[in-house]
Amino acid sequence: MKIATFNINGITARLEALKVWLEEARPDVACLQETKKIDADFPREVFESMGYQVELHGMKSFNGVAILSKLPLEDVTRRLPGNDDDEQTRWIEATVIGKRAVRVTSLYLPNGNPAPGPKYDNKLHWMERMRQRVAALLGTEEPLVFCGDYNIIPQPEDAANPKDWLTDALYLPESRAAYQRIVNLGLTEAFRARNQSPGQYTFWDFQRGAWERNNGIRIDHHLLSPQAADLLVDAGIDKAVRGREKPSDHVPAWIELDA
DNA sequence: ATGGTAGCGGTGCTA
Repeated sequence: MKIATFNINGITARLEALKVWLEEARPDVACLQETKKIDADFPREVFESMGYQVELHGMKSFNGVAILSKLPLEDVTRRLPGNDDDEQTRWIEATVIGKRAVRVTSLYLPNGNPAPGPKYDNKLHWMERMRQRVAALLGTEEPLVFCGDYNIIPQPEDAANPKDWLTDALYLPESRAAYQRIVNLGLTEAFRARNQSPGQYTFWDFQRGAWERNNGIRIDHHLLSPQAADLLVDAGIDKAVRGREKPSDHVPAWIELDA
């Protein structure tokens, strides 16, 4: 079971590039972020005609997450618990029925800039809500995959120029500590578990020629429960997607599970 | 020190 995560930065602007990548990468499950569409306006037929079941949690203009799956999806859950006033569409879970059943979450963690400030406070609060949701799901002892745009640079080796990020919400010590608290529940970060070399990124800013200068950061991750980590056979990043026509600022990251 | 780009939507916000 190949499970990819891809922040597409707008389904309308990325429709062609997304179709091309899906046809060549052929993930069984594609978790999308920043779809920027209400569910009624999402072009679900495009993906259904490619053999994908489409589950959505979107809103107008901002945020928006989705799970596309060639395998059956069951028990879809939208919204991250813990704050009924939070209207932002950043979390969707579904159980993928493969050789094994795998609970997959597509998540879009708040950016949090500028820090300090209310947006940063919201990021840290959201991360504590996520920690509690992950803890509850770990009680099921099922294979769990939490993938998406974490807006977290976990370590210095995950940025080309870590000094540029010292005061940024993606890299501040409080942000990385909150991320580590989630990992410390017993999760495995799939890409780093299988690939120790630095300099591998999933995001290059549209500004300042970041792509041309390879000034990237690695902020799109798959966190695996112990039962999912036992099934991990491979992980990778589709870097070449960033160099194509009308790219997103993120590229797909993927894992292969024996499931 | 500053401003640079992209998406959405039709202006300024978000990133």
